[in-house]
Amino acid sequence: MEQLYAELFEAAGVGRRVGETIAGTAGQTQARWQTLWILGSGGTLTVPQVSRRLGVSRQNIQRLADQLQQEGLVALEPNPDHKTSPLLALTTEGRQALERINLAAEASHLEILEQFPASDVAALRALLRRFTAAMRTDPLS
Amino acid sequence: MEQLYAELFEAAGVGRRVGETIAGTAGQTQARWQTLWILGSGGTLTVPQVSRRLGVSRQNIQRLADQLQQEGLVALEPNPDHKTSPLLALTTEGRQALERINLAAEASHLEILEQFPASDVAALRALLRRFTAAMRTDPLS
DNA sequence: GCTAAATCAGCAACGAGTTGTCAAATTGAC
DNA sequence: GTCAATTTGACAACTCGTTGCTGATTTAGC
Repeated sequence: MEQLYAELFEAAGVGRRVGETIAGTAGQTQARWQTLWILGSGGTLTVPQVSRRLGVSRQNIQRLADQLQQEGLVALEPNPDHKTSPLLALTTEGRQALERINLAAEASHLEILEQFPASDVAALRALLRRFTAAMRTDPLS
Repeated sequence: MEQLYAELFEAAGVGRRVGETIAGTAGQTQARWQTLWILGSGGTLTVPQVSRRLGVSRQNIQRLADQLQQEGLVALEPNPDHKTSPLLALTTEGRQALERINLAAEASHLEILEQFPASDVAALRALLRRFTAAMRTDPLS
C-alpha cells in the first residue's frame, strides 16, 4: 500500500513536470496554462469562479490573473452582475498562447499513447477514480 | 487524456491530504513523517542521503531535519566517514512518534482496502508504473 | 602524495500555494 | 426596503518546496 502511494506521488510529480515543460514551450507555467484553459473553454469568468473550478484558493488565482493581465494574455471586462468583480477574458495574444500550448500538449499525448494505449488510459482512469473514492470514505480523511 | 491527468492530480491531492491527516494524529506533517520513516527503516543517514531516497532537494530535508532535531525527534550523531555531515538518528521520542503514525496508517490502509481490494491495488500500481515510464520517454519531458 | 572533481552545509532568493483579516459590494430573508 | 449573511478584492504572513551560490570537505585519478 505504501508503494501504491509512492508510485501515485511519483506519477503525479512526473505528470506535473511534463505539464510544466509543455507550458514552457509558450513561455508559460502549468498554473498559468490551467487558468488560460479554463478561460478558453468556459468563456469569461470572475476570479472566484475560476478558483472554484480549479479547486484552489481564490487568492492564488487572483495573483495568477494579475500576472496574466500584466502580460497581456488576459483582459478585464466589466461585469454586469458585479460592480467590483470584473470578468476575465482571453485576449488575442492569450488565445494564441493557449493554442501553442495545446498543440504541444497534443503532440505529447500522441507520443505517450504510443506506449500507453487508450485502453490502458481508460483502465487507469477507472482505477484512479475508484481509489480516490475509497480514500475519501476513509474517516481519517 | 486531459481527464487522466486531472484524475491523477486529484488522486495525488487526496492521498496527500490523507497522509497529512494520518501524520497529524501524532502532531506531525506528511513531510516530517516521510523523513522519520526513512530514518526508521534505513538506520542512520546523512541529510543528502535522505534527500536522494525521497527524491527531493537536499535543502528541503535540511530544513526538516533541523526542525525535527529541535523538536527532539531526531538526534545528530558524529559521522565517522564525514567530518561535517552528521548522521541523523531517531531518538526514543522520534521512534514513538513514528510508531503512533504507523498505527494510524495501518488503520487507514485496512479501511481503504475494504473498498479497494488488494488485486486492484496491484493493478493500479502496474498501470501507474507503465504510465510513468511512458511519460518519461516523452522527449518533451 | 597532489590535484581535480564531486559532495556537502549554509545562506539567500524565489515559486506556488495556503490561511487570515478587513472593508466594500452583493444577495437573500423578512 | 432593511439588515444580516455571503461574496469579493486587497494585503499580509506563512508553508513547503525549489534553484543558485559559496566555501569547506571528501573522493578519485594519477
